[in-house]
Amino acid sequence: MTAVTRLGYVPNLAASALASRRTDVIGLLLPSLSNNVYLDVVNGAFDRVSGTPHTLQIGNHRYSPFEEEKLIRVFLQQNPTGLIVAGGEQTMASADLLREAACRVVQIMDIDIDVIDLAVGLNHERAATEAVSGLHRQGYRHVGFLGARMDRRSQKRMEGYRRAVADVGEADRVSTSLQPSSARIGADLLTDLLARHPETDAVFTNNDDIALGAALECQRRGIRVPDTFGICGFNGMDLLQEMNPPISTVSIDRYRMGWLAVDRLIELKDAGRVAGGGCEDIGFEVAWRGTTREEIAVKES
Amino acid sequence: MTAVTRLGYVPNLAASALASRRTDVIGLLLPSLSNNVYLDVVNGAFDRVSGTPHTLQIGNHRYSPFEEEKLIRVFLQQNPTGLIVAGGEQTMASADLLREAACRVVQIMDIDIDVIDLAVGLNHERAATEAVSGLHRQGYRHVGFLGARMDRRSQKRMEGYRRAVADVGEADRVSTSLQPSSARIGADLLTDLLARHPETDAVFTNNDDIALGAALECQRRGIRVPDTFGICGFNGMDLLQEMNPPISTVSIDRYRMGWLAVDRLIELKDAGRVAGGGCEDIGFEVAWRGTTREEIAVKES
DNA sequence: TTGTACGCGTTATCAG
DNA sequence: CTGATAACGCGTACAA
Repeated sequence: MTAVTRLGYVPNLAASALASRRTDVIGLLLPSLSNNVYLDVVNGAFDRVSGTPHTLQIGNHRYSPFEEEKLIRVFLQQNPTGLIVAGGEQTMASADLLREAACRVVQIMDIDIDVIDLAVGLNHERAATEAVSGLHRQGYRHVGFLGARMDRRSQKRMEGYRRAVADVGEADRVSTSLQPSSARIGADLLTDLLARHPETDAVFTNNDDIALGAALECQRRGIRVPDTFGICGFNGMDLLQEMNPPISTVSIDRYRMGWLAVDRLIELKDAGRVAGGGCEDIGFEVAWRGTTREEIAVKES
Repeated sequence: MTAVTRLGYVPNLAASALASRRTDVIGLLLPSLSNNVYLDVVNGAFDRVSGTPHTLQIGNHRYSPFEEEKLIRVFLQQNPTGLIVAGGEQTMASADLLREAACRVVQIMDIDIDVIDLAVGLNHERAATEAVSGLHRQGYRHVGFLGARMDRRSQKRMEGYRRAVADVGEADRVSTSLQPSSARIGADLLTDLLARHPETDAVFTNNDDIALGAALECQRRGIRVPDTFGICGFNGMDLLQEMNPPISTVSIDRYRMGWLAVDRLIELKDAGRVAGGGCEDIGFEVAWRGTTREEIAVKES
């Protein structure tokens, strides 16, 4: 060891990988990098990995199941220590690949899925139901849903919304778009919803960008928030707290999710899989703020 | 080749790396991942890399020169195809390492630096001067500067601001913080500046988050923007366009910067270095919007 | 416990 | 230009 430090010896990772047939790479496959939602996950993952011998390798499949499958193949070829993927797999082939994989697999974001090995996330449908029920309790009668992109998890949030409005015997009022979410789209969706359902007195959105856009549109139209109209977003972006008024949202600890995903992987890398081995619920917190009537925090995990 | 496809042969990267003493890895060393500024760079880089045999490996040194140097060492050990680093190197050792490196090196963000090999970015000082001069032309007399984090490039923007106010014989009014930038800090900085310099009638900020926070603080204080107070940010975050009113900013094509950095690397990977070989100026565009008096776009590249 | 030799799957070199 | 063969640097199994 003294010689090691004296000569400045550093092991050759390639040789090590060749001989041992494994690498210290941890793959992190994400549907998007434009979205700051995944940015927090990446940050948590990076922070957990730093100081360990492991390396994080990021893949971006842009919400394409086909691209995702291709990336899984590429990553698996490297014999990584583990793979972190977002949610329930889109193609059968992807699921098969991950099931047969020689490494640990962590599914993040969603836990209401077929867990392949490990999972870290939350139940999106329940979170949505909880938020919408909160709006009802605050006296909003005709709650609508605004959603962009409408990927799998967004659809679950919509289901949660649907269940909540059905519970109080209300009809659902929905405006969605397949475009990527943005404040601009949020404003457009609100405009569309109000045109079709003028009686709407609150919206739950699948996403904070959309909520932000809706709040700004209300500002332009002179709609009084929260008195005559309520808004609740989803994700807990920091910025929402700074707006006038601060925007209510379902807050998710995505940094911790990324951190935990890597942590589980490293801790259990040699442990061997067990069916339904680990499914970590990171929970959520509905942060009632200025765009809704009450300010009672509802915590659940 | 028919056999390759028939048997599903895939080359072993580790063996290839061991024998050839090189890898297809491109390292991307960034000061931060929390900041959406670098997210756009990452996106551009990923998009350029996808479809090539190359792999992107991200490093995050959190604005720490020491961490950066350590990361450069780690990345260089892998014999990467190239390294992309943000700006002028902080430590002498980092600069030496990169100068002696066996691979191509691209410095991004800033071009007003000692270029080691290749550079893709813009002149931050000039961009700031341009923006502040614009505020003067629009009739604002006492322009202040708001800045958070105050890393090297932020300081250059402040220099650009200082030069512009000096040009019109004005005193500089500055409020800065070393904390990471956020809308919250932006509001605090504006509060501080107005307390010390109540005559201030416009601000240029080192960052869009800060501009956003300043605009929201003006909203809360009932300060009339843009009539009695002007605001111009820096970076060109999409969100700024959606605010009421839309916030003026210096728009930077960071996606293209990331894309180009990887592109230069791939195109020139076998070309051998030439002194001052390539320095690509991606320019900037001052987007005058609703928080300033005129709406004349000033383009420069 | 310590030491040694072989194998990992390529690349690169050198005869032919 | 083709074809054989020696590195490449580390794991690992086996012998001492």
